[in-house]
Amino acid sequence: MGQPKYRQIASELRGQIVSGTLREGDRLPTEPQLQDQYGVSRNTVRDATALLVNEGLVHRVPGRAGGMIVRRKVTLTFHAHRAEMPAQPTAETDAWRSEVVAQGYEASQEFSLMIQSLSPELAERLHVETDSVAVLRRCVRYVNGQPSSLQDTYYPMDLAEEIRELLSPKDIPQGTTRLLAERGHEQTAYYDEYISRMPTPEETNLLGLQPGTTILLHVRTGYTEQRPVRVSFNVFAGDRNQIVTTHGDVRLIARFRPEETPE
Amino acid sequence: MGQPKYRQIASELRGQIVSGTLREGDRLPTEPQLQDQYGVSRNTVRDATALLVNEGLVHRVPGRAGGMIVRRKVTLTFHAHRAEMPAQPTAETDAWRSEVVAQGYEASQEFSLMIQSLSPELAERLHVETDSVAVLRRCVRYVNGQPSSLQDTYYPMDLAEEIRELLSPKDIPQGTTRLLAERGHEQTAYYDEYISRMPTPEETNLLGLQPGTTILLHVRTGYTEQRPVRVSFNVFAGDRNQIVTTHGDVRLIARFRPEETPE
DNA sequence: CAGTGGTCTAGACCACGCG
DNA sequence: GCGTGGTCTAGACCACTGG
Repeated sequence: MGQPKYRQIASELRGQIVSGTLREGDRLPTEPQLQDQYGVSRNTVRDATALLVNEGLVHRVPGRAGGMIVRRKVTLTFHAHRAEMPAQPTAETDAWRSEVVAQGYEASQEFSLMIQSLSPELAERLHVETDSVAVLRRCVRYVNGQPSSLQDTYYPMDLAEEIRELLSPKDIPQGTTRLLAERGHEQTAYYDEYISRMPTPEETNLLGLQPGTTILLHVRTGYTEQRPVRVSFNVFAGDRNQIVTTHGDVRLIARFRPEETPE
Repeated sequence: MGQPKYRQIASELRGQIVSGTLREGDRLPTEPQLQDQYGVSRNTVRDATALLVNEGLVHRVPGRAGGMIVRRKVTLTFHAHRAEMPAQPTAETDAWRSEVVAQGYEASQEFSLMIQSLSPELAERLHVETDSVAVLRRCVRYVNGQPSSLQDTYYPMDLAEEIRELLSPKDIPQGTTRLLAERGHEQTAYYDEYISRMPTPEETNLLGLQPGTTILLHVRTGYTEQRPVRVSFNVFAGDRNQIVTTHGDVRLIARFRPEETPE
């Protein structure tokens, strides 16, 4: 017996999913059915299906009409190069909303504002002293009423005192990037990091994540000619988002990817 | 009891890890110790620790000297903007190697070559007919002897017949991007996608992934003035890699991030 | 009510690898 | 050898929810 039973069972079910025998939204056999089918105990069945759950292939739904369901993958594309590029005056949040709408979904978002003292790591990113204070603007973004991603942006306190709008717990119509530019803090360089990891319990709650869902984290540090002025943490639920950027001649790409109209 | 036992136990242990009471490389209590400590059965202990394993916080080591160990996070930074940008003549693989060495690790890679008929999805990306054939060049990249990431690049067959070096199962010294440019196929636009997901079983084997490890996928489609000429799938083990890009004035960033010396 | 998955117990035997 | 985690069994009771 090279493979343990629960892995063999998982492999068979996984095969049925990736080959298309079981499609998105389909129900797997119930746990008692799998026990009979493979002649194993319930715990072994659960070990097998736990693998699929953690791989993000399946989710479990309790209740009479529940079962184990093949997960749907609806992917929302987020264009990091469209939102808030120096040359583009589009408001960041409107950019997100219009992207979602263009892809045929309904968009909404919730703002909140916190004042926090900075961790050493964040202080270094913003090039300010450790334990100094910053404004945290959080935006939770919903697609079709479901939380899909969130954005946490930190601004140094002295900047927020100069630009008081940053202290308002509301959406800033023209977008913060544009607002800063209008007040003489134009961001002329970005440092972008892309990270993949499992969610923290807080993220699991905020984004309503199923087990087996990853996080796609995009950290953008924005610099003016003088200094870093903000750090944004874009936290995407990995099962429903991807990030796209382009380099070079966009019209070339649009010729072969019609959906990428640069407008 | 709002929370089930196994979640409470997991929360306590997680708290000790994130707060620093348990540090990277430390051993958790053994399973029998946790049974005594919390007065629960072994399966409950295993349910609790399975959460931590799936969150990527801990890995299990069998054997007498084993145990449950807090995972180390050594992050290798991969600069997607340095390797193979149109303006930069650096060879792509050398770029990767020098990045790894600059971060104090040992680098090696293994090439292999396959001829494959394209899936509909890939054919669309390369703008060729479905079921047409392509060259797949795979490069598995090792850091300190451990597999860390892999790159699968697909070239349309007609291009490979024009540029025969693409059919050699070896590293191309100057880098394929530069080679193509020298033969009149300079890539002038890139379409970059960033995706986070759980690994496939194949990726788990190829990269030697622990449970709870995510995949950071970077898909780059390269275009010449005429057409798309290649698609690269950069598959990174999420626990040991991040991708960095910059926009705008790089010297600004270097002023505040000394480690980001432009080349 | 009936059937789904969620949690939990108390056992058992095995594979591995350091001492 | 012996203590680690890996796998597996056979039960039990619970929470939820559609019919």
